[in-house]
Amino acid sequence: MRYPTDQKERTRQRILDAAARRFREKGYQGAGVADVMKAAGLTVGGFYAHFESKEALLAEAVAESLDASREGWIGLLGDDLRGRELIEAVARAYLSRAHRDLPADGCPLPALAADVARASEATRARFEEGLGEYVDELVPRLEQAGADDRALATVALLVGGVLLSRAVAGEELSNRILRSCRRLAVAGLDDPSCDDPDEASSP
Amino acid sequence: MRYPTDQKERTRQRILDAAARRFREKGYQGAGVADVMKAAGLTVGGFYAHFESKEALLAEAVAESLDASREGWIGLLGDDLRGRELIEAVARAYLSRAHRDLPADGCPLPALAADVARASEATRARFEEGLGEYVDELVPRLEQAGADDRALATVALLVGGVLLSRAVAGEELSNRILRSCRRLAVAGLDDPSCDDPDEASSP
DNA sequence: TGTACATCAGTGAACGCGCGTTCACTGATGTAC
DNA sequence: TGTACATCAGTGAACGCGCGTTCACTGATGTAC
Repeated sequence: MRYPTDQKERTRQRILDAAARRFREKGYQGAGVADVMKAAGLTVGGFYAHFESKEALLAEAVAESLDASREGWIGLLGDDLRGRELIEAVARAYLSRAHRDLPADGCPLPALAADVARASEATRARFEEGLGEYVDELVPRLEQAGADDRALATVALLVGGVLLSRAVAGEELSNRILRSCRRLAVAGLDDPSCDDPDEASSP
Repeated sequence: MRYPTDQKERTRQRILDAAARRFREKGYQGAGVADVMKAAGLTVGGFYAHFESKEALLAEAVAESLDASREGWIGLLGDDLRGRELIEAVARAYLSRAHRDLPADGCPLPALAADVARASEATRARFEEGLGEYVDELVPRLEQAGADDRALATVALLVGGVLLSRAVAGEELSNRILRSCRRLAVAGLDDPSCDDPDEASSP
């Protein structure tokens, strides 16, 4: 190796962090490769020594910030919350005004999932991996039957809630969206009759 | 007026329809003005006689397709469904594989809400208006306390569910996302103990 | 220890291209007389 | 009824610009002897 520490790897990480921020803030197509490299303190030409293409950067940046987001709420919430209390705490943090107002620091899903949906199979596969790790962190802590599905649907609700709260113009409606999603997130929990899995139908 | 029928208005509508499709399919930044005009059977130069800017087109196209989406499910479901049955039917139609697989024909929210969130105040205000009309159609049919909030949260869940189901690579996980969201959509309904509004907390 | 060489992360100019927007023009239509 | 004119929806070329990507080069680093 040329450098005593793995210098190149650290540079790659800097590009990744810059990209994750810029993409969440301005959208995948709204932030150019030159933008990202400049934000990382580099010039554009060096980019292709680290990533195969701009789309490959998207895939890695989304995975990167999903990881960060996951570790963020684990650190924030500690390890002892379970079941309904966990969902309540996650929903409160995720569906917060702070998260809504700072897309660049937040979860990549509300900001970038639509771009991922239009990207290549490889990019979507990378995303699926990251989402899986995210959900796997929630599932064992839910302590209920059908925790897998509940976790997936909860993530969808949180993502949709932040997405809509960002898209409307009025603060009042935006806050109402966040609040109403927080309520739905815990609907039917802690109540045996509602937990009953046969309440759900359709293929 | 120059034309016997309102020819210009019909041309505008053609541009709007073409834009709504292209934007949902390729994203706001993925579809160019020239693309849209060509899809409408016109040349690019005429665009600015109908719209002030590309962003104004986005606002109108989103509103337009929200309207179409709303009228679509009203037509599909009829007027007699109420409460839990209504939500079940809407969720089944919205969180379907057909909807997931045909973004160009579907609801603009999963495809374009993130772009709207980054757009100007005027665009977001236009979007809020359209979303309001959408929700107002649901609310009186829910027939329960707190219907407003339940409707908003349900829309967020449906949008998030379709968004995620489109972003993952695997068909299996994608189907599971749709199914799990269908279940959460009706969680806590039709059960007095769960309907109780004081179950929800936090500001 | 000192010198010549190989490596390669990063530079910066350049590539072709498509973008949103502008504008002089065309030609079909309706109006005035 | 016929002719001259005004209107204006739509055309198509052009504008400057920034995009993703390529590539010949630089210069700091580590290696060989």
